[in-house]
Amino acid sequence: MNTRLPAGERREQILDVAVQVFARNGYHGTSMNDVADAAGVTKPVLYQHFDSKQDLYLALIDEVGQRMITAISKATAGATSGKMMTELGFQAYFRWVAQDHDAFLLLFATQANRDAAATKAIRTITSEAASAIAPLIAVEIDHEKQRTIAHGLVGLAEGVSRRLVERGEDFDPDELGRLVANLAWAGLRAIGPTS
Amino acid sequence: MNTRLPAGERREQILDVAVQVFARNGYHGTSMNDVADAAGVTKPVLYQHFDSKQDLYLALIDEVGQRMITAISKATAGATSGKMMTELGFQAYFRWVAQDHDAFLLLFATQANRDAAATKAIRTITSEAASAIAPLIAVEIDHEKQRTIAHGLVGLAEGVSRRLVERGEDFDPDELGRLVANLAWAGLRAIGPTS
DNA sequence: GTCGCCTGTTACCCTTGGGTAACCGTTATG
DNA sequence: CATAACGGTTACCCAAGGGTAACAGGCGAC
Repeated sequence: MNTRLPAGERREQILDVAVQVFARNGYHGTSMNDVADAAGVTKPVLYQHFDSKQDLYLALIDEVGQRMITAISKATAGATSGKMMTELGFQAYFRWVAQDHDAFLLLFATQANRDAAATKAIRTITSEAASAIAPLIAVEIDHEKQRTIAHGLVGLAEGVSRRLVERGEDFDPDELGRLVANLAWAGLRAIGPTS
Repeated sequence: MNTRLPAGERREQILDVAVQVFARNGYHGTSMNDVADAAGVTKPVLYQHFDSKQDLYLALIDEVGQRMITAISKATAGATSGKMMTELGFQAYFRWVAQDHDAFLLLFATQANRDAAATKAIRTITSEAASAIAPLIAVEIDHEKQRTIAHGLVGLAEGVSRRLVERGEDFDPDELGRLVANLAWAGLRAIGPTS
């Protein structure tokens, strides 16, 4: 039997546990009872901390997304060149994936979204990531196209990670980051003003 | 009121209509009644053609996925170089996206999957696409890494498309294909045997 | 000590929605 | 015309699951 917890800690614990459960079974595959069981409490306790299932889920996405963005921002803060920034950024991203498979799955594989609000929340995050990438792209290219390409690079990292996470493989995020950054950087240099 | 249709045609019509409905609202956001309404019939008619909701959904994924793979295969069949193949492939892909937003959304955005079977079905498709790409990658790189990169390129195309489709923009798939192919090709040439 | 707050629980409600049984009208065939 | 085959409908069953009302018990404040 679980000891009682003060509200704040209980809330944190629920969030921790919920990431795992949602990541493994998706939004619709996870019932509030599942989350409650995993947390070692009963359903009404969840509703003391979150208004609804969706509210809980959005809180998760937000927290996890912020962790990712923060990790990448910090890593790239000291970069002194575009290429360096690219490399540090990808490395930080893959490090985040390697450390927290569940978080990655929650954001990018558990596409049990399609709940309008959740979809929007995730789009906001990828969009933020794309915004960071866009400035690295040759300035001669028109702005819209820059952003499109930037979203493509987000997808690139996502595709790579999805495969690795699904296979449950261990991988070296720094090496992988260098590899992907090389690809991306060379690619970006190659696309000029005219298609 | 809808006229009666012979079984074969009704089945086709249901599939056509279901792609749209599922693409717009996701798996869990779509009830069998929704599909039936959209098709102008009642629920039991659906069950004359498909065993279950999941069965219908998997049939959709399969059909749509095959259309995509076929389009790309045909387009790249006549390529005489890796670079040409890359370009033709991406162009065919983006043409497919441009022509059939719903199909794209069904496969890649309606992540209302996480139903184990559906997830697997989609993974099969992306995997097939990756298999086609892998051989283009420098042979000196180890095989597993090749496949990982290939999945990354699938994600690249996916990320680009998702943004465009979500924004509801018209775009020129051939021009976009050239742009992305340039990026990818240059990137692939840049990654050598050593990270 | 006792009062009230705070963390929990039990037991329930009620909608949504997948799936089905039973029935009906139309059309083709002899 | 009888009748069988077929496409379709109405009306229902039932489980899953989000959400809640009402109650229980410990711990700090006074």
